[in-house]
Amino acid sequence: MGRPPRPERSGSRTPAASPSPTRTVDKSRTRRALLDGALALLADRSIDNLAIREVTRSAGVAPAAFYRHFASIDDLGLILVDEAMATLRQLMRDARSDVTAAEDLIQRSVEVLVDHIKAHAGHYRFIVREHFSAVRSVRMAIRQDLRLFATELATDLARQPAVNTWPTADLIMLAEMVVGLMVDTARRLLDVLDDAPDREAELVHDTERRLRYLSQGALSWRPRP
Amino acid sequence: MGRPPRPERSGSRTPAASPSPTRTVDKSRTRRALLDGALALLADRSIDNLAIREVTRSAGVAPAAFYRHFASIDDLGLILVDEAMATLRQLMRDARSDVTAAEDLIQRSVEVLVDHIKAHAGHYRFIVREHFSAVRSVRMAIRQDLRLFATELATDLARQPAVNTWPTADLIMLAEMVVGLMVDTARRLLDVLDDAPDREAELVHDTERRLRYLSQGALSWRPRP
DNA sequence: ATATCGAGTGAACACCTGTTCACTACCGTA
DNA sequence: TACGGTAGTGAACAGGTGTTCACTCGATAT
Repeated sequence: MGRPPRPERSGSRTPAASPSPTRTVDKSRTRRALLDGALALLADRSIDNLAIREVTRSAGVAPAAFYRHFASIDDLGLILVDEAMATLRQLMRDARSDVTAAEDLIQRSVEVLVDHIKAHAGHYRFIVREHFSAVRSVRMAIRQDLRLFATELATDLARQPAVNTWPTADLIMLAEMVVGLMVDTARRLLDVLDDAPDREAELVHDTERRLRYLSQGALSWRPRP
Repeated sequence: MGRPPRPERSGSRTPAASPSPTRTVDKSRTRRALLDGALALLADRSIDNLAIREVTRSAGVAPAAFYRHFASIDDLGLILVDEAMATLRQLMRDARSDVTAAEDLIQRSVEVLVDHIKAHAGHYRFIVREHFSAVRSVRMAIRQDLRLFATELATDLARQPAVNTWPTADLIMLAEMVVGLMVDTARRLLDVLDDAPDREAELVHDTERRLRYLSQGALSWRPRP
């Protein structure tokens, strides 16, 4: 998604290239403040209504400073997509080491997902809302990354005995339906959280049932129709 | 959803109540222009970035005229939700009389859905995008109406032999998953239409397969877990 | 010690916004 | 034919917006 080639701490080499270590640290500090401020504002605003001045105000810098870091709001949005997607991949890494050992695989999966959504509500809210964004570039980026995410999930699914003989296309279809369920769960959970928190358990239960339905559906599915 | 009690042509009675027939016709004409203009603008804007002045400009009236018809953009948005949902229910009426007679029920269902989305792209785009709207009242209205729609669909599903012994909760779960598939299909189709029209057939095929998966999943699902 | 670089500043620009106000002009009624 | 109600007007208000500009001023490199 065109993430810039993070300078960071690139060893003691490159003497003439990067300006200096502490200088770039300072720079990345306001950059971070801008990104965090933007994400905070996006909790109840959509990105095509996010004003540059709001973001700089929320980060405590002058409006013009924005342009030292991003070319436009869309540009900043693409970075947020990258970061939110990194969070999603983090979820899958957590799940891999955790879920396979669990007794009830589905129940544990949903539990991990719900905990992750709660712990990174900002990122999930952003993905869920801008999934249908009016800002084309952001919408496209999220869609592409979610597709990629689904193919990664497909390779994980392939380890399950019920489906390990399926052709790739069928695996991906199932994985995409599972990703759709994840996104839908995030959407519903985020609404329940700040609206009717007592319904959380109900939502968790329903999500488990849906995931079970998708999972057991594999038993009566004959690939390659 | 609190639709106002349309005066329209209420017969020759109510002499002192409504102002007059042609007067209200004129009024509803600009009202319609405002709604249509708003919907057109919402093709590439989200509703929390829709300006009253844009709407009135697009409808060819002065800004202040807006307030003769709506209290706010949110208010107008709720009317649009009602109208878009009426379109969705129209889809289901079309499908009922058409699909049951078809040879391949699933293929025909998807065909009807796709045709309907194409014919009412504005409404579907609106529902799909504002489904996750940053405008709370609109988001809630769409969600509630979609839930209602799913329960209606559930009563239709109940006629299918594979599921007609299921408890209501299971039927509703399946119906909600089908509605989710419909919304997702609308989202993907609308993007494909103005982005890579040659991929439409591929999308249709994939949607059919997903619907088949959900449908055949019923065979290995044991209700009341 | 001095020169250079660049992140951040604050003012200024022209523009767009929501909302209010007194007003006009017309239609239906009496 | 005169009257009352009201949809639509256009101007005005106080804001908020994106973007550019010359500038500061501290840290880095020589």
